[in-house]
Amino acid sequence: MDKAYEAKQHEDRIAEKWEKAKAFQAIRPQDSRSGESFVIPLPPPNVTGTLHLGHAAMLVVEDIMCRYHRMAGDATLWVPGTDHAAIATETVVLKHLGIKDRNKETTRDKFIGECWKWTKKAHDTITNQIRKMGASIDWTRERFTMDMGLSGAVNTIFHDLYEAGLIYRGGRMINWSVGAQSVLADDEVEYKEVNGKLYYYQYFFKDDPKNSLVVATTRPETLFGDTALAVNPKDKRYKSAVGKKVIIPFSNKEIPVIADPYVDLKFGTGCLKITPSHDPNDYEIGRKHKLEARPVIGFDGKMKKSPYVPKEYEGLTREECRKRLSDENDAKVKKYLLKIEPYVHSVGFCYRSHTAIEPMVSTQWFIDVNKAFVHPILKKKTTLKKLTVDAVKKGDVKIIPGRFNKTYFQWVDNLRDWCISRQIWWGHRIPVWYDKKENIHLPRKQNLIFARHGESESNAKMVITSRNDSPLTDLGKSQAAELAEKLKKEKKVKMIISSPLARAKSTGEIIAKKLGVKLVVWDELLEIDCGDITEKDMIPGRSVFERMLEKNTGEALEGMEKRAKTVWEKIEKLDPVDGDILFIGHGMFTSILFALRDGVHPEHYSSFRDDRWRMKNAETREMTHLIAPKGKDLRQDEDTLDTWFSSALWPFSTLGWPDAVNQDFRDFFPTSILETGHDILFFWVARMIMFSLFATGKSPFHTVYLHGLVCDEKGQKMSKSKGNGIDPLAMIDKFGTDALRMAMIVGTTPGNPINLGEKKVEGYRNFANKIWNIARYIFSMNIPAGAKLEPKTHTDKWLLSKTQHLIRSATEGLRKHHYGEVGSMLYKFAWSELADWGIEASKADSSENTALIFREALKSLLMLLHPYTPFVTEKIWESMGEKDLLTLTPWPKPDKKWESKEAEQDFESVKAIVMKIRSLRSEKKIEPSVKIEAVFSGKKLDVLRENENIVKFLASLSSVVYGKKPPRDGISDYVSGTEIFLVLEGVIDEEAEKMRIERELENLEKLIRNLDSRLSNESYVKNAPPRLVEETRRQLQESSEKVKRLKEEKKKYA
RNA sequence: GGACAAUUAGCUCAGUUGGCUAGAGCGCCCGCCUGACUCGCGGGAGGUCACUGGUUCGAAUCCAGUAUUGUCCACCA
Repeated sequence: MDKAYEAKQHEDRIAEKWEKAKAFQAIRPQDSRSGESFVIPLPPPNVTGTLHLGHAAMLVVEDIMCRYHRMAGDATLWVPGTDHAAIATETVVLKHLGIKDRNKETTRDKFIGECWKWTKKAHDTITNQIRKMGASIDWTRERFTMDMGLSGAVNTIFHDLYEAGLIYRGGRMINWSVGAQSVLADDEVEYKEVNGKLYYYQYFFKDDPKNSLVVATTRPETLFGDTALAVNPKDKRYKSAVGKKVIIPFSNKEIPVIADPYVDLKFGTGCLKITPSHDPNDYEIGRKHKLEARPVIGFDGKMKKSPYVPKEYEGLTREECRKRLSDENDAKVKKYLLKIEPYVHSVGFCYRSHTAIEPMVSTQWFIDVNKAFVHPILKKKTTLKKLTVDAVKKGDVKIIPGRFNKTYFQWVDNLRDWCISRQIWWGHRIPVWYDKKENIHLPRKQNLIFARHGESESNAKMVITSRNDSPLTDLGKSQAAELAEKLKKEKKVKMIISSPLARAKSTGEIIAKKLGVKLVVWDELLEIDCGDITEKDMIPGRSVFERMLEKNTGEALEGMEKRAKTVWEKIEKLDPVDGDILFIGHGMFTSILFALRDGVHPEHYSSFRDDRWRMKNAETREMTHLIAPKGKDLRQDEDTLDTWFSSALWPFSTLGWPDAVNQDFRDFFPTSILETGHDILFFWVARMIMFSLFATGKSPFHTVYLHGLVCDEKGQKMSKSKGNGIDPLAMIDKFGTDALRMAMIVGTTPGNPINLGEKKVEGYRNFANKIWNIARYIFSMNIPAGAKLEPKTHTDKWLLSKTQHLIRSATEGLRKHHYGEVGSMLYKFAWSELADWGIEASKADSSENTALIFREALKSLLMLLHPYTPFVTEKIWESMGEKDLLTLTPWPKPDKKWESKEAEQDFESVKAIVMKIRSLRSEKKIEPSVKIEAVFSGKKLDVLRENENIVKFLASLSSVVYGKKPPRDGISDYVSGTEIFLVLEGVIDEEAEKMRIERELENLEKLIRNLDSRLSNESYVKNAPPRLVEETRRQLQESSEKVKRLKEEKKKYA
């Protein structure tokens, strides 16, 4: 082992070792030691992003959770994936392509193609960076929000919500982002304080052109869209004006003056202009008074061509128009504009494009959160809002830290209908079609039954011959007949589609005949051409599939994927059938069809083949599939869905929903913990809870753990766009992943900001090195043959006992999610206890078992520390000669047998004495190399002295030798009931000594006063825990003793 | 305007249901190559736990209020 631990030399190799061992591939709960599952859905990073500290914080906490649970014996699954990040990606790709106006410069299909290209490239960057963090993720289950399975899930829940009457299309006031060219949800609008102006305009009366009403506005450009002026009905100033007509400045259109209690008498002039088309509040007032909405600003942010906008302003941007209408050199302006005041107000901005939001009236799709419906699974009347609130209220979902409950409730209570349509191209296109009369057509749910052919001759021989066709055996034929019988009874098969190969086709024919249904052959359904494989070709530990791929001389993986896609596309185009469609195919290729639908990346097909999708001869599996409506004049809605719509399905869509027979969904849903930053509690967490309860009737997870935001040195949110972040990869490069991980978790508490400086990371790099050197030293200790795990010396006993305590409290801490605390507990144990005292003591105080005991302590430490610093611990474990991976080693359990309070106290006493001597030596400036004589007396020490080792240990650590004769000259002190006398002939500075004693006395007297007042208080003695009172008495006695002796000592120098 | 947090050593922060003389890391001072570790070892200095009241035998911790900082939500032209 090298002298120093160099993270870079080991991390990649260790990661590879884990991957090769499939260490993080989830096992089934029934195969786990605890029988329980532990599941975390990874909050999917945006595909186009790169790793920042926010990701790092998330990955560290989640990895600690997962590694702990995996070692504790739970079937642990960490489901990874990425998010298509609709607006963000579209913006980036448009910029990359240099496109200003996508409608003119490209086509939808072409652009989406570019997005896919970009996405695929960016995907590798972010996922590799996640790997760098040491995240123990099950990559075989990786998903993407736009993959086939998740897109299917999106369409399904849209369909179901629509059927339940919870999705509607309607014209409403929405937030329009001119920059992103799309509508935004309320949450996607960020409000910022802006130094604006308040403009005062005169609206002259139609019948009394000399008089006017004065209105204050921040947005003069909207005045063309005014359809009324409003005053408060209680406002005496304007009583006579109500009902009269006024003229809009610049446009000469007349509008009425109305009265509405919404108007604030005290603000501005007390007179408000109403623009229902461009202000949410005005929109509401407009609806109330049945006022017309006159849009005057277009989706491009420019003044519209409209009968209400005078020609000279048409085509100006909002800002230009405002300038023109307030240009005080303009004669026209002078007529209307009275004054301009500076005014600070908040303006909504797009959270992606950072342009000012334009409120607009537009037709969009919404989710109705308040509408009562009968829940199809829960069979009770409820609303989406109620479901979302109750999950937390009833405790089905626990939020950590708890204070976020309040925030959550407040948000849900104020929740308005969620606008889910977006006018961008990259995303899930709204699964709705319109005919010429604007009637809405939804996809229909088609039940598909997939069956594998009956037993073939090659099946019977246990060989795989995909090249040569192999007919059905007699058994195969009867299997087919049986299946036909079963289908006739239970299903309504109206169409059979079969592979062209004989074994499948014959199976299909038998069934078709029985059911009297037409049989269609699809060439694409044939089996993989992989040559011939017999048992001889098999390699232990490899699945048939893997072996096939290795031996394969025919169709490549990509080919299979492409063919499977074609099959699904063909299914999409099937004409409506009033019943079920039966597919007869082959074991291998059918699983690929399923895998593709489940969104599994082809390279991982083999990992699942034997487990998740395997089919026996004549076995069937059903699923419903959404098929787009057919018709010449049908056209699909142009809009796409809000990114958060698909994110809201994440915990269950990634596990196979809506396919309820999916093994992963059955084994791993609901998930356990959702860990994320508290900034997306609303965006994401609440919506997941809402959708999960709607779709599955269950909460998606039982615990929400919110980490704090990672902030920069100014306390500002770190973000890519601000470019103010520390690059986690640079930290990893410099100090190692383990160091970064420790730095991001120790000293943090959930929900509170995580501050990170380079110095902190460096500190934990040093820690990794310390662990390394502790191991190096312990490895160098000789374990004699016949050594037993039986503590003999004080140090043996102390260490073994301490270790049990550590195991106990670390485990408890992890169970309570006290990750930061456990981290520092382990740090302190390793450095301050094991290294500084344990190892040092062992150098003098050892038995034939000491080395073994230290090795055991190290092992426990490595196990406990592994979730925090996986790399260095795994590396040391390996160097220790352990065969199994540390990451798969069972979590340690404390053994009561080794716990000894006495041993710990004895050791602590010696520690105190040693520290006192060191302190005295340092004060007296005695060179560390000089051994001085020390004389000890006291009860405690007499006990310890019975063991000769302890004497050696004490002497060694404080660098003294035992003096036996009464000393002539020296200093003395008292600690742990022991008098220490250091022989210092000829070097005593009496004055200094006197001062030292006086200082000591002062401290002691302060303490005694404190203790005394406590004990003389009757209620303290009565109310405080007895243990505490006893301890106080003991301390008081000891301190008084000390004082007595120090006073005597002082007399010497008086 | 409302909600939530934070305020502890020069800096960055811990401190679990109130209970030993309030802790850590970094920095600072003094001294050391003591059988693994200078990414190290030993010894120190440094704090009226933001402020004001209250509850309690006892408060950094609980309650009320004040101040400063930060975050979120709502938003009046």
